[in-house]
Amino acid sequence: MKLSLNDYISIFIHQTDLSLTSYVKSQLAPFNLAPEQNLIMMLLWEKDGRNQNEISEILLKDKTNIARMVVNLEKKGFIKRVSSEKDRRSLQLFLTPKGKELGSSIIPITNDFNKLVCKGLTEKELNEVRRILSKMCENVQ
Amino acid sequence: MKLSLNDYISIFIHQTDLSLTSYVKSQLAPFNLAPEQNLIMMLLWEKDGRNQNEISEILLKDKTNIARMVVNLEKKGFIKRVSSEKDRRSLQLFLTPKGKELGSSIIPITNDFNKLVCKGLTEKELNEVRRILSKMCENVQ
DNA sequence: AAAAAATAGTTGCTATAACAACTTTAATTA
DNA sequence: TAATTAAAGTTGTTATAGCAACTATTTTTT
Repeated sequence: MKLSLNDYISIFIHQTDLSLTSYVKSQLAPFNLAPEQNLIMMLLWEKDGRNQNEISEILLKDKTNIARMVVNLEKKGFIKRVSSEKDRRSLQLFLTPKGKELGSSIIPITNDFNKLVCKGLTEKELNEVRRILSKMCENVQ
Repeated sequence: MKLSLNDYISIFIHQTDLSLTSYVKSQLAPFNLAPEQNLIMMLLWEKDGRNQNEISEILLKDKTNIARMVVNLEKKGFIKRVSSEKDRRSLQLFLTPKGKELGSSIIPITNDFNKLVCKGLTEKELNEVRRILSKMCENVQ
């Protein structure tokens, strides 16, 4: 039996991800910040001085991507990369004043975004969707 | 109140998408076919002779992406692009013998993949997750 | 029929994502 | 201690994703 595209749950999830990402991208664009760059900034607003490797482990992303994203964040003037004294291989990431200031604008936006996404959904439904998506991830581990 | 990264449902959905896509990518790699290229092939296995614009409308993707993907599919020898006689602006996509043959290998793999993703989940849960994700998409329209 | 608007596709740009191969430095082992 | 192994980051390549601006056609207006 041949399935049509919409029968594939992974395609449905992918489309959902694209919709949500596209929206958050438009919200962040005025601040010259891309969605994944924002995730790195969020980790630094929480605690700065982390190195690239820590970032890549937390975000479950390849270190090459993180390296390129932090280069861009540095070009934009939001962070500075400083060679660690303890381990000369590693680069610590520090917020610039501009980067610190950005947080006060962005954090409310991301919170509002999350509220909007969850609008009309109950806690129970949100837990349910997390549980089911987790199960799907486990299935392909 | 500051949320931690995992509290953002969109980030959770994004990670799920990456996990699933990564798995299907590894399954398709031996056939020299990438996941999104496969979606185009699936549409052509269903009915070939479609033009690029039809593909981009069905897949809800930018026409530039489709153009580049079909160029790659043509380079790989799976399809041929033929200028339409009715409308000289448009390119119709036709399967090559190699492209037709590929379908018999790939379609079972994608069906198995969908079964694996859904393993241990009930019809009710799958409908529920689709309903909730649809609601989230609506929220950001 | 001529002018304007719409459509199909392309090129250039930026961003995300992961893999392989590489350099430099640190930690481990022999 | 010297040799090996591991770790942190970088560079190159391929694929996906969307925006702006462009060419070449076709359709619609005037």
